[in-house]
Amino acid sequence: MARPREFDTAQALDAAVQVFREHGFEGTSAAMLTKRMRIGRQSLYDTFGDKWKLYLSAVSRYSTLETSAHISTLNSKENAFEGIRAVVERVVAEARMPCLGVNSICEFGVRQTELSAQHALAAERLRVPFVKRIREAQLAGDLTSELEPDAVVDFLVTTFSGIRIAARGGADDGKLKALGEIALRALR
Amino acid sequence: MARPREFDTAQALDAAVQVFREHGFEGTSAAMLTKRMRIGRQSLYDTFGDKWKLYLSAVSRYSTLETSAHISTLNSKENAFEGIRAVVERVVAEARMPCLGVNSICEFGVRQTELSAQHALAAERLRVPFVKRIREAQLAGDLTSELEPDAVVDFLVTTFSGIRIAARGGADDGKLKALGEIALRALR
DNA sequence: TCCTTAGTTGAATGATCGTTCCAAAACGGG
DNA sequence: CCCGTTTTGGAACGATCATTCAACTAAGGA
Repeated sequence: MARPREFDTAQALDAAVQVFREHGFEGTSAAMLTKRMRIGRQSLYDTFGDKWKLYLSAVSRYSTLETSAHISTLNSKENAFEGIRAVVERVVAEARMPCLGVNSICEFGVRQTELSAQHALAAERLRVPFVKRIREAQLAGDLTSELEPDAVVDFLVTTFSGIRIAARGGADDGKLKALGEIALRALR
Repeated sequence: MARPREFDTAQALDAAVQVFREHGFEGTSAAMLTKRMRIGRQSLYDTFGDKWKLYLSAVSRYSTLETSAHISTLNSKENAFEGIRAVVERVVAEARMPCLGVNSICEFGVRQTELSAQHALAAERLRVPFVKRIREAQLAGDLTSELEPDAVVDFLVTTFSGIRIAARGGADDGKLKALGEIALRALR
């Protein structure tokens, strides 16, 4: 068996994620993709099917990684509230890079079933550990007990979207930090 | 002077706004526009220049109308806090229709100067009356005085974006209402 | 009725798009 | 060195894109 240089599929997919984050699906051409992925045009089609399938793969990869990052940040602190704060701070810190989740929702709404399914999946995966830590923080008295944990998750996720839009619109870091703080304040 | 049926420019522009709200700039074709605007292709180019200029006109018109609607809702109540709540409720009620402001920011970020300029303009036009009413509500004790009015405006606008994204992603009305309430609660 | 003006529409332009076919190139194991 | 596998890139296809030209229709005022 002969094996010339095989390219790293995951690495190529990561590059595709970057392009889609920046330019969306419609704004991205096959040429832009092959250039950034550093693979030939034919390899792209052989490996990922077509542009739409590649987009779905990119969204899937992105939301898997992003969700995992959220969860591990959430659990990175002993104290539950501090874990939640750390997630907020992470979102603020990374807000300058466009979010593929927000972008894909903006671009397609609920028109593409496969896309919506992925969003729902990621949301659910996020919800479970978040609810857990929110309850914890409520018991510790760091979060108000007036709010349902589920509602708190929804509010946090919504705030994340808002912060990301603000960042994409050019808001400076100070403003983004302030937004995160007010959001946390809302839950006390 | 002879005058055959002239079409209503503002009405046509409103139709264009609708299409762009739903499909974005890249996702909208000239054919989609002429169909919904109910005008001939050539009339489109004669009247609005080209697709990009039409898009800018649409964004401009949308943000002017939307800003005005926000302001008049804000001032529709005697009580300042009730005015602010009314704005939140209006955003929630209309969130099912995509927001052209959010969409254009998502699609272009800060790459298009003319677009960013329009966003900045609308934001400033909104800020002034909002700050006024926020101060009023703070003096009345309905809003916390711990927060800078400017920060409160930023937070509200950010929350609006978040709610609109949530709605575009398929969140039901109950969830959207809850999000609005938590946001208001944050400011007490 | 005829002219002027406004709007429409078919045809064409040139660009770019996604995608496929295919031949050549690159490369590692025998 | 050659074989087999993987990747590449030119060429081409058909579709669609934004946009323009020019001939057409429609309608109100003279």
